[in-house]
Amino acid sequence: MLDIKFIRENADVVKQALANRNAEADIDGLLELDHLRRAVITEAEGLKTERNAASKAIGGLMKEGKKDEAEASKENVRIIGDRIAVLDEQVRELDEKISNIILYIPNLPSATTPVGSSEEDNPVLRSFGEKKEFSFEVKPHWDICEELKLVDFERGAKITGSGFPVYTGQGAKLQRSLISFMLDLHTTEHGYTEVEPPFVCNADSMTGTGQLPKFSEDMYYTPSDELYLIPTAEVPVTNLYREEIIDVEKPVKLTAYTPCFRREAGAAGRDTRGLLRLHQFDKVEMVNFVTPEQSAAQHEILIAEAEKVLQLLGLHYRVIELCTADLGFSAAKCYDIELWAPGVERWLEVSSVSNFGDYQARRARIRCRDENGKPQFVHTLNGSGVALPRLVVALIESYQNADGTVTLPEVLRPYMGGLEKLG
RNA sequence: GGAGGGGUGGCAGAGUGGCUGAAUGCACCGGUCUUGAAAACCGGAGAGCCGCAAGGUUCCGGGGGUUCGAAUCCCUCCCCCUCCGCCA
Repeated sequence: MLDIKFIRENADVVKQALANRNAEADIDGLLELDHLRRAVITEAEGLKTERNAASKAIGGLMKEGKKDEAEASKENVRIIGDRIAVLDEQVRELDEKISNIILYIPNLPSATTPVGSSEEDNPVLRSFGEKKEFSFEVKPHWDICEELKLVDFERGAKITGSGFPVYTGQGAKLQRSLISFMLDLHTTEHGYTEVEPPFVCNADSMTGTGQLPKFSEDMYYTPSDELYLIPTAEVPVTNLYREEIIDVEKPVKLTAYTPCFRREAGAAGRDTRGLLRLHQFDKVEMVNFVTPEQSAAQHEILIAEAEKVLQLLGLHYRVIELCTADLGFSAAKCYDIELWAPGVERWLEVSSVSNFGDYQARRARIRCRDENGKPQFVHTLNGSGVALPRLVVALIESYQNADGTVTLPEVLRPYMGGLEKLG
């Protein structure tokens, strides 16, 4: 959430930033409500000052036994109280109206985010490795999955629905191995603490990280308990410290494996084949809490940590930066990592590494102490480290052999019981 | 799910209608003392909102109510603990 004070003082900056994002928001209406709210609060607080003084005086009169005077004053205070009740109700209504606007306003792009009008304008920053040459006709992953019985799409669709694959045999073990490999890397090499959070969250948590109120249609929801299935570990892990003041003198770095659940409401019919777009998938996530001063530098560290996973797996990838038009709702700055998948001949997004500035911290009220001991909002960052299905796609398509087997990268073999090839 | 107990500042823990934003202890910060440190002593120190400021206002799990006035009384929800039941 944006700081209302900042909006008040920099309305034109905010409007321009939102325009760069192709986002709509009624800033003038918001400021009008804000102005009214402050006026009503000022009046209400003035009356409260009066009431508090009068009530205190009544206490004194009662003690002195001046009953009549006390009774007269009571009547007076009651009238003030009625007026206060009306004003307080107005404030409550204004707060709600303001929330209904401000919670729908996305974060402002950082000053270094390139301005663009579509994903076409996302610059490629760098790449690692190169496209492999194959001496045979490469297969898309769905054929490999079927031939090696790594994934059972049909039965997943039967027991749940499309987009819920069943991993089987070596496919299931590969999932588990990749998760362990990535968690081990982040905890032993990158200084992360592993956490295993709940996979469902309440509305306050979803609001804290920015999924609610705007994106409720994208999530699975259990009405009887009013809980949402998490679309990413970012939600429970970031909300660990909701409404807390924490010590971030050193960056707080948490990593978690969780399944992720997404309804993909706006993407029905796209990428229906294979593992490219699923309703449930596994992901290892990294979440950082830092001071405002640290955040830009920490963003670079975080992207490097995510890249390390792919470097160790020997996969060809590129890093792009999202331009203003393609930036996620809560992000101020974001890098995406895309893996080359030779079977489907596409770049696949496997990681999104974002700096949220204080946007999430303000929504979730996560704070730290500044050098003077005063509370200030932390900065939050997170990055996939990385998402599994598309990683599996790129992995098995890249390492497929002419005989139908798939060679496993060295780093995974210990996790696969020494296995060198799938198949 | 049933019965009982409880949720107060970073922590522990007083407080049952007004002088309590909150005693006391611990932890924390500053100072005195000391060669330095410890101890002792003195002092400081919660958060949000409104306000240029002075200052005001709100907050004792959340919400609602009673009252001139609520941490304190009433209702309701949530959470934690103990016991019983069920159970991975």
